[in-house]
Amino acid sequence: MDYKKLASLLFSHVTETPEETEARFPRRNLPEGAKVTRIAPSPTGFVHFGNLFPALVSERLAHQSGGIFLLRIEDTDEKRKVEGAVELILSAFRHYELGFDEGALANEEGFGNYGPYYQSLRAHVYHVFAKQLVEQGLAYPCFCTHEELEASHSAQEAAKVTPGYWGEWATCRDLSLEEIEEKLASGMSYTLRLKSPGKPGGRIRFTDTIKGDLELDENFTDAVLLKSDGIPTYHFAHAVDDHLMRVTHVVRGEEWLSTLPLHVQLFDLLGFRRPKYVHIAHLMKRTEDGGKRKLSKRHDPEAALSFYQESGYPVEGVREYVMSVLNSNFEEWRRANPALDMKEFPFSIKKMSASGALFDLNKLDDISKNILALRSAEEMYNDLLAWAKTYDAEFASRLEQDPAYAKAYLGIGRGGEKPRKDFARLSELPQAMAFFYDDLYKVEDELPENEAVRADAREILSRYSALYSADDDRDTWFDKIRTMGEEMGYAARPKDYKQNPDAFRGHVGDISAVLRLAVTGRKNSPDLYDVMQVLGYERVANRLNQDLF
RNA sequence: GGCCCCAUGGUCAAGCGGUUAAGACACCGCCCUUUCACGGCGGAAACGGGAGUUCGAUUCUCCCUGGGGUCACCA
Repeated sequence: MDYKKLASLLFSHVTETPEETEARFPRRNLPEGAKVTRIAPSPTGFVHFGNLFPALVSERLAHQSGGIFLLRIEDTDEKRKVEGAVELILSAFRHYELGFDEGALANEEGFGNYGPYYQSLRAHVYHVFAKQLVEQGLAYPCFCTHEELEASHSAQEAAKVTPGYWGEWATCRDLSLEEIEEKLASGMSYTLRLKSPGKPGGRIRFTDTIKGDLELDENFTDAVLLKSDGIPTYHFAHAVDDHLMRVTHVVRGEEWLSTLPLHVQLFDLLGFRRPKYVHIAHLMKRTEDGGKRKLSKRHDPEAALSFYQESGYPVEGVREYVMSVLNSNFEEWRRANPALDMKEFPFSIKKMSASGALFDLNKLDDISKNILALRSAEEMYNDLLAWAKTYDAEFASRLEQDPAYAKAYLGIGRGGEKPRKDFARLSELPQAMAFFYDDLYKVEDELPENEAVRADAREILSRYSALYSADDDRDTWFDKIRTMGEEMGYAARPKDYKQNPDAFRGHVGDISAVLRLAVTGRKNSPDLYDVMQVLGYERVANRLNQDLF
């Protein structure tokens, strides 16, 4: 077989040599030890929460070492392409502060010297190397139809042999040049397959950065390199792109472990130096029956990255949660360095777990609560407003209508040694703060169980409303409540009541409970004095004077 | 099913041949407290099973079991 002739037959349009192509993607001039990483999503219109893991690992690895973090769009599958998907990807990564040094932009080839960063725009590059493989007798056209492939696949299953295009099943492998010319002339479409030098039973050794030493079956199937439309499969594109873009560390999910033998083989056959692989374990989700599975786009709302933005989880909360799963010593570091930027944390591949973690919403909530608790009222207002503008326009307009008022109630319990930690996500705020607005205020809880208190509720309100004054400081404010309670037969201290319940109708806490219910409509609230201060005299007086109980 | 990965409390996990087997989240109790939240103290809770190596295995090896992944002209 004259491979040269076959190659020029198949790739007459390719004028560049591999050497020339290599020259267009020169070795990067980076400091010693600098890592080049990439994140390579498919524009499917859905950004998975799990994408954050390899992304954060890649970003940290690159930027911690003075290297390059790039974005490449793997849009080689026409069927899965979705309009606007790249914008979605871009905005998601921007939101989570994963800044790219080069890569794709929406509707553009991208920025940087190793583009284009859309695989669909790189066909000519892949063809250079495809042609080279054909010339070397390492790739050949395959004219098999889907039906034929399916048939041989089921035959293989019936015969219990490894499925795939290999051995006697690789019917196009040894086509003569004449046969190929004939088929081409008749207009048959074809894929370009690798002529794998691997043998069944062969083994390869490999070291993964996380998993360690692996011994895997050698690839011996003739995988498709170029689809019939001339666009490469993931495998071929991965080898060519990651080599040409001079990527040093390929960070991806462990589902790629099974195709690693093919990838390694491609790098070797193409004469490329193998990158380091970092296969990270999947984030799992507990199932109803107690098992585990991958977080699923179909079944789990939290699988979508957009879920966290909609919920109003703080960006740092999500980032820190992901980091704490990635490097378990992160939490310890964070406690020791509460004020440092997360980027100061010495992230380490070695600390990454080889096993898949179960998604833990509790943990995320805890981390988020701690972060939101440290926000100032001003910061909280800004965050909340930004969130509400896209997810709760009604609330946003309330915030904008009276920013000072909003900041006042957002400031309750903030600052100081023990800030309140009651919110994990911003989406909890509109509901929690509703009672600060008269039109949203309503009594939604019940009076205390205590019969005497229920009977006295009306009187408590009317007596207190006569005593209430705008300029009471915290102590006089509470003195009034306590004294009033005592006059009505309520213990000044809950302890006194507990020790001798028969001597009192209730205790000062019960008085507060009634007032709290009238003022906030709820049985639980932040500090009542603070709340009343923020609400202001008029609102409070109105609520106290309602005909409530 | 073949191949591969994984395996310490409910969850995330320290540990890397000898430990009373850390810590965090969640849970429970007590304290603080006019409610809630916070905070403090305490509690329950783990090395999947079996061989082997060794004076000694959570730690090393093998087998089993269990969980997960993958077997496309999808990535």
